[in-house]
Amino acid sequence: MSMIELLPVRDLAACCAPLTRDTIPAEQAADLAHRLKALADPTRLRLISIVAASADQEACVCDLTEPVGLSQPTVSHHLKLLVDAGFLTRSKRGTWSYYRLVPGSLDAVAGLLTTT
Amino acid sequence: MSMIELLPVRDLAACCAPLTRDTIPAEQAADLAHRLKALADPTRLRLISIVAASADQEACVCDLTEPVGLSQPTVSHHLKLLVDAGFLTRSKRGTWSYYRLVPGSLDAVAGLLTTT
DNA sequence: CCCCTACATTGACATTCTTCGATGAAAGGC
DNA sequence: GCCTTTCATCGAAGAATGTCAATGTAGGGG
Repeated sequence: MSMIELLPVRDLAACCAPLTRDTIPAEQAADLAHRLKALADPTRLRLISIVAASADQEACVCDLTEPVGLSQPTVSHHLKLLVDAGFLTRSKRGTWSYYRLVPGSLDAVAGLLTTT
Repeated sequence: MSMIELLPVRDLAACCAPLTRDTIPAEQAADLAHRLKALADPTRLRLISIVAASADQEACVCDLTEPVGLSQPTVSHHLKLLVDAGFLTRSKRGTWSYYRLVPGSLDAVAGLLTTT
């Protein structure tokens, strides 16, 4: 009976006040930290960047391994983390898996960090 | 001859194009990942939040240990990480160390993540 | 001069993360 | 039906991280 534990539904639009406006509750800090942790890796930042800058705004794994210079399992692992954190989506067509940036997902994080 | 290796001087105002505009260079990805890693912890997010929301925009270690519920060495450790990453400054007055948010440091990161 | 307070540093431990090779799974061509 | 391609998952090794107790340091107060 092992099922994936889904996170509670939350607003994509950053839900709350910016980090510096008021003391952030522990639960909200954990949620933001989880998303930031998914971004806090040079390889994953480059993967997001390559996917977003691709011609059709999407890329398959085979397009990504060579630019980042890592093995295919490692790239798949990073992509899974980004999907789980809500930054990428995966759509399988044939034998290929195409990854695409979730619109607004990065802006939601940015909005929480902005102080002005 | 052990000196602290300073990072090369860079614009506080986020230096470059947003992450999704063009493929980010490896070196820039490493730099952004380093700053994001400093933020990607619930305790450190709360420390920043508490410091920024404090009356005088500053707080000493003794003000911070109780709210986050961790030991004093652990809090000092997190604060050091945030100072090294450029998000906080430390100023010692008497026996107290006062931490203060670096203006614009969070916005610089937010600017790199914003897609619009 | 001694002690207390506030904080940093050290050393240690458990946990998590990054990476790879090896293997499994699914789709398509022969 | 078999083989190839594409990708995900597994298992393991090494590095990095978060945490604390213990110790070091520096500034005041008696």
